[in-house]
Amino acid sequence: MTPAAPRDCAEASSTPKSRAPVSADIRLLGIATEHLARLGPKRVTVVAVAAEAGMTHANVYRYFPSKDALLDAVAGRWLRDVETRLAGIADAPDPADDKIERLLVALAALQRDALTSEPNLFAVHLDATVAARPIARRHRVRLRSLVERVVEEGITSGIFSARDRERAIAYIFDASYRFTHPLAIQHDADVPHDLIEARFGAVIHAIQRVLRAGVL
Amino acid sequence: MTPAAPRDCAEASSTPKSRAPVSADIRLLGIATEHLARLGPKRVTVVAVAAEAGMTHANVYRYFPSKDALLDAVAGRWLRDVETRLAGIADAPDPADDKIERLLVALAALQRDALTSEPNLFAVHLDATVAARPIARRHRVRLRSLVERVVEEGITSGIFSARDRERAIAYIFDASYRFTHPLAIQHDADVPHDLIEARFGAVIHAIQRVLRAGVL
DNA sequence: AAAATGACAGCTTTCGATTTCTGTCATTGC
DNA sequence: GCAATGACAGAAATCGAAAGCTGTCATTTT
Repeated sequence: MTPAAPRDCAEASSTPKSRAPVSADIRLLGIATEHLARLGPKRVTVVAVAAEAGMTHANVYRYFPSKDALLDAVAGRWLRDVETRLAGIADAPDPADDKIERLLVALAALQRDALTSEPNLFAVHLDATVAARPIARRHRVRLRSLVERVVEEGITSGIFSARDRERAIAYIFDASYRFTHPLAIQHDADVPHDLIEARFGAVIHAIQRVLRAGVL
Repeated sequence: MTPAAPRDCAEASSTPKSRAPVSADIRLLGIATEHLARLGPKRVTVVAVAAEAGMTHANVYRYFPSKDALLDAVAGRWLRDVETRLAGIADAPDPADDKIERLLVALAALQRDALTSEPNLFAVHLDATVAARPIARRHRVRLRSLVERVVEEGITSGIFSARDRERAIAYIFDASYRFTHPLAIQHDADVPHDLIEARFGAVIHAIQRVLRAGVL
């Protein structure tokens, strides 16, 4: 069962260029994504991923420096997708306070969705976050710059009146930590959504008030 | 080394009543506390605790229904101590907004101290919290009532003007989660204290403003 | 009757041996 | 010269057997 011969597979033949225009690293990423979803990070093996890609496991190391780097790359692709969606919110022509709300709500919702629909992917994300691995640090930096943009815009448009932008940004992340940090999201995975949303709503409302009042 | 014969021990002889006025359950609790600190929850054994108390392990089950219950009782004693210190703050004749600040700061500090000086005790506390075991739920209830008292007092004294008390209390816990929840405290165990305190200060300041403004 | 015990079943941990996996490298094929 | 490989060392997972621990209970002790 689960034959190891991918030769006659519909999407890729044994010769790399024949039908699939995807480069080897992207193909490996796709296979690793599927293995991760099915087996979890612990049971994913470089050997099996390589075999499904029709190559020796040694060759995988030409594209990814380690198994962890491969799994982080899988998570990284999802994180990029999350950031893209959030950027859509941050770039919309809405008032800054609305955008902060939508940004935080979306960040929480996307992660909750991942936790339920792709628990293994979420586990890698969580692990990378807790261990502060590069993939997570870079995600944080980009998240921060999204929030920064909105805060900046809020200040110049007069909606927000924070004195210290850095302080304001840190405050936004700290105050919303309860509902946006992967650790917290996993912790109340089985708390009813509407209960969470009600409480998150109160916190967001408070954040907006504080930013408008410029108490930082 | 570490002889297993507690007979000639200075604090307790083989006959329970001779010199030590502590009841058997308290003595077990003390021994378990020391074992936990030294070995960690995983390596504590009911057999060893019983042996040091001069009884058979089966007899321990007369006083504690399970090993986990014994360890939770050890953590529970510490939690009670924390609550007592916090009650001292809540009962002081200070303005309610000051008391909220001192309460939250003390809650964070006591846990950070425990994390460094009694990591195994903290581990049990954290585990009980994440698993929502009775010991942690009861602690949460008592913490909540402390905060409730202060909020109540703030409202009647006119310092706070929250409409919905329940909502205000939930908000306080949610907004301070980043700095008071054991999960978060463990997560940034190695972040410099002064950095944490600066950011916590901003969050507390915001909480006070929100409570005074009565935005909830 | 209350306190404690020995003996026991079942589960978990430990340990050592074996297999599998990760990561490296010299070499081959194109 | 780039892509890929086979072979290898060291680390880690796996497995089965042995040991230890948890929790229960009938019985003994006081």
